[in-house]
Amino acid sequence: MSVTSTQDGLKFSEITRTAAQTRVLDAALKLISEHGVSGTSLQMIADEMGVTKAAVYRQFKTKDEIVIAITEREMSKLEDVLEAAEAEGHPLRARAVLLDRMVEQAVNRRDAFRVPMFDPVIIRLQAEYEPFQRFIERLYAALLGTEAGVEARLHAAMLSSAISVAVMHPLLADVDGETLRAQLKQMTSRMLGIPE
Amino acid sequence: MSVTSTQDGLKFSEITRTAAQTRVLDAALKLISEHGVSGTSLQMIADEMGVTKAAVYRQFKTKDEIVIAITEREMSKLEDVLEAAEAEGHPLRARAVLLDRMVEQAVNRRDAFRVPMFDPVIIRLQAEYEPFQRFIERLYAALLGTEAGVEARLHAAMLSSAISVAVMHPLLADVDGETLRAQLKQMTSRMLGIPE
DNA sequence: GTCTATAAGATGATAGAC
DNA sequence: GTCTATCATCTTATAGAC
Repeated sequence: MSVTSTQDGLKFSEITRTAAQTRVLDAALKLISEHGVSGTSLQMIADEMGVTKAAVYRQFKTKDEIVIAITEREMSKLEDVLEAAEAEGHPLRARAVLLDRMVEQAVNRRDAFRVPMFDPVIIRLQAEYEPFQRFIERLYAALLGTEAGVEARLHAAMLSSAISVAVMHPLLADVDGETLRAQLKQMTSRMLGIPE
Repeated sequence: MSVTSTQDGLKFSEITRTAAQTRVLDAALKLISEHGVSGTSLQMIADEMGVTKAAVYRQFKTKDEIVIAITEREMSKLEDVLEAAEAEGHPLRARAVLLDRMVEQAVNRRDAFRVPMFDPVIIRLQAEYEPFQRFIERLYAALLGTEAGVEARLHAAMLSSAISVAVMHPLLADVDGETLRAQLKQMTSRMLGIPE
């Protein structure tokens, strides 16, 4: 996995994509959320778009670039959420806002939200690619609130993952978004001992 | 993914494997936990074992059979846990025991435990292959306790996934097993309102 | 149980025409 | 921006010798 970017130093939300590139990313994300990165070939992406592989390679030089671009786009959405939270000033308020908005994101984008969290290829990428590392550290910091011990880290780990997974869980497949949103917010608050 | 088994009607724990087959499954599970099913080739498995691909194909006719066998073996370990829980008789006691033992399993096998839960290939397999379907339904039933509403299902979904993910979470990478075990048990109890 | 050798197809990626 | 055609390499899988 080659790890270079042409857009270093930018906020993820400042990265611009052409309409053609966006179409590639949409098709790729859909397939990757179903089959994972390794289980998704360029042929599959091209077929999903109704074009040939060569047309896809016009927009992105390598498969890696597509995976990086998808991760950037997903993180960009979380970046907005994170900045809204950090703007709260007080760490505990910030954490509450962050969790609240993460629930919104997860429920609104049930299929795609968990992709960057659980795919082994993207996990590797996040560990190797500096901008992703920096972003995740920021996210963890906000998720930890004011605490620092093992318990706080367990809370943060369980919450961030439970939200991502719950929205896709077979047991909850038939639950509508509104109900899921309300229940998830209640549970996250309860886990942290925040009054409901 | 062809979905046939030669060992139908057996409990997972009654399936027997030769020593050579076990070596294949060990190598495959290790690689799959790092790279996912699609990201793991038979060449990688053979290299990990220090033999050639042909030697691997002696033990299992297809890659699918290896993936099925790994899933059977993982479920077999959860099956023991599930049976211990079901033997409790009272559904609420059963759920408490199940969660307790799931935490044990997850902590003892931090790398492998989440494999069957999150790999897209295995998720598909579980939906298509009847013995897996039946087992998962049994597991969910025990996880739900006596309740039936959305809230109970959210609890079950969040708990089962949060346990699996937490043990592998980067925020908890440096936490030792003993501490992790204690913290996880406390959290699962708290989420369900079980007195600690 | 292991090997070498090989087949048939898929994969990521490129060249060059329209 | 799309296509056809091509490439080297990797993939799953098999045949047959030791």
